[in-house]
Amino acid sequence: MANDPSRPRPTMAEVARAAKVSVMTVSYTYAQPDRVSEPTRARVREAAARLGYPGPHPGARSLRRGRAGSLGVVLGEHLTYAFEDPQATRFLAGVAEVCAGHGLGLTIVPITGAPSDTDRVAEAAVDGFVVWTTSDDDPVVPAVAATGLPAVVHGGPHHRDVPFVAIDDRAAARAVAAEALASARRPMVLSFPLDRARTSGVRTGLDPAEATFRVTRERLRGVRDAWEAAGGRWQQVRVAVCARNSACEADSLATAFLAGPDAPDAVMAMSDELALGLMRAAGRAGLAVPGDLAVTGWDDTDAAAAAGLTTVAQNLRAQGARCAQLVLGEEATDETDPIEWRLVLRDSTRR
Amino acid sequence: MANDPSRPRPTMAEVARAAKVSVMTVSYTYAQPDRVSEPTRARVREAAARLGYPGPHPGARSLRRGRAGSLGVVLGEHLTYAFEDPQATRFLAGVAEVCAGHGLGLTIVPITGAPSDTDRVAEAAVDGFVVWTTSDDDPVVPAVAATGLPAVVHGGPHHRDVPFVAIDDRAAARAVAAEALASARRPMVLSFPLDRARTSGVRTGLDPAEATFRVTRERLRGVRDAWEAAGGRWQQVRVAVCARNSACEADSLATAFLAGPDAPDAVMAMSDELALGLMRAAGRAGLAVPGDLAVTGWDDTDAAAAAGLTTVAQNLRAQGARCAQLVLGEEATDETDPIEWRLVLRDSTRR
DNA sequence: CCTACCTTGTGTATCGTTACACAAGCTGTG
DNA sequence: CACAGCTTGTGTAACGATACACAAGGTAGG
Repeated sequence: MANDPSRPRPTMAEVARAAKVSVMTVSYTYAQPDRVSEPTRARVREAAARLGYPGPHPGARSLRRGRAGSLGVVLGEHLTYAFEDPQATRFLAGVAEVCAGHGLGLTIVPITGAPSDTDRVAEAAVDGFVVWTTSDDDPVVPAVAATGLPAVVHGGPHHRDVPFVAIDDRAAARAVAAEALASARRPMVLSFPLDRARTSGVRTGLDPAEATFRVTRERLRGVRDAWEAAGGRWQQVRVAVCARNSACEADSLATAFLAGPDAPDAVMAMSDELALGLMRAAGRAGLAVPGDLAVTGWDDTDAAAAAGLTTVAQNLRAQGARCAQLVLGEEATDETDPIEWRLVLRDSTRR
Repeated sequence: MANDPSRPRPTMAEVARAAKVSVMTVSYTYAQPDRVSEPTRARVREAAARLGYPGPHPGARSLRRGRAGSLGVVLGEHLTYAFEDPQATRFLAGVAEVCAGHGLGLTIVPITGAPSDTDRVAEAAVDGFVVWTTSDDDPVVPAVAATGLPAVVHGGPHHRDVPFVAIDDRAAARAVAAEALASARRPMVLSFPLDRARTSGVRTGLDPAEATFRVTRERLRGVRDAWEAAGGRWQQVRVAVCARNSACEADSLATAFLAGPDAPDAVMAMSDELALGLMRAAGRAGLAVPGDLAVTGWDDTDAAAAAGLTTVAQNLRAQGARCAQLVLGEEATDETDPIEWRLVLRDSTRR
């Protein structure tokens, strides 16, 4: 496509022959230029240019050297959604930053939900893995562990052989829920999916333990803690589950339950995106926030700040960077701890 | 980290010895299981499990097979920003979709702006490249062409050896600018950066040819076409250049020029993100849209629809998919042409 | 003038796999 | 029963590069 496809890629041996030097001299010209005298180096470069030699074959080099030159990122989601979830992209930006610092590429391992996903993990030419939040029963986590390469899981699940990075979601949920539910009588949670099936809908009396996504589970537990501490019964808390982390989906789900006879007066959303979708629906339904409806989000995005949303601040980008550093065996350089969180009080809730 | 790091990765030969079969039998067990009888296959799998053999070494396999198993994406930006630019992520989602369909990984080539970036391209273990919009003088494009691998450039620049995918930005800009500028007296463009230096600021009498980003250049030309067709002089059109495609930056830049003595009464923004940032600033300044200020965007995102923004609709995701298909030599499967565009009229402009 | 040392170029073995050709055993058929 | 044809297992030779050890020549110091 780019060049004449009929002519195969030249090899180092051909360049060596053309430059009348040994193969090793060509190799050194690329890998350790100082090892080669100026005139010889020039002759090699000239021959390489003449033959259209693009430099050492990356596959051969990495086989011989024993390093792949890339960090693998496994997204527990279909590849496509990874780039559409704003939380995932913030996290990836952090991973990317560290990779760039090491001159490494970033290989996104394509996950489709098919059984062959575990093969993809085994086949990935990488030096280590970062796993983005997935469900406890996702087979890619054992597959990652089985490669024997350094790995880190972010968000969940725990695996005995793989280090883990996440904030204390339960404690944070408890704190933010206390704000949302302060004077609530009809509380509700706007939740991430419970499991990989990603069934959406409104549930009552849901046992948090049902959720196989650790993040979802812990946050539900945190809400339960807060509600029960305020003297409520968990049975009273409805959980509206979104299949995806998108404002759009929260909007349509909320449009339905806000119109119902038993509309909530407080909603704790698991992300700012979901919260903002809900607020859009509330606006259309003529409900005032926080007057008719207290709302909280999660992540403290720019949009949340603009909308005056009470939320949990966490730095996903720093968490991504930390994961990559752990995989690469690099010392942490941040002054702030990436797994800290902080409650941000704004106008969408009010005591 | 994941396993005992002291014990090196077992090889196929060791598994073969343990299972008392030849190396080839082990290889076939993984690559073509049907080629091996059931009992033998079981013996091999058992030996592999016992030794902790994670399957064929990806590097060795790809060297031998001549395929890397991954598609390279080159982002003309520092890696970190790629995931923060909503346009880039939409595009990437399209590329990712096609990769997943082929069982390929997606390798993001880290670009930092340093001269060594071209080495990264040469060293990437990939089967082809997709280049996301960059400037005409970016050395990564020649570097990609030099690899001899199939490649496609999206958005710009043109390179003689590399196929090119983009919409007719000039024509689209002409169309949308005609709406924005219909009854304008103090027109303005809210622009992407002109070149890789990404200098921000307000310019007058800017020659579009100065812009080395093709997308920026063509859209400026389209605006000039429209304004001159309406009898104006290009000198009258101010160009506010943002360093990044973010609402936040548009907001702060707009806050300054909307407060000036010569505030614009029509602004054509090069993305919905920029337009929405501007509208936020306009709202704070007490300006009515379109009463005091006509605004147009670009891309037709959900947020633009929600905000009633006149915009140019294009499908970046489909364009990403098409790029990947071209690189992989796959026939296009979409019924709609990914490089079509459409003017979407909403309330932010009015004749 | 001889030895030690640095610079620079050269073979050879090897990284871990798979393509290919071949051989042995078994089945079925005319 | 001979022979074709399928199944299943086995060696050998690459794929394209680099680590390592070594050799030849130059130079500097005693």
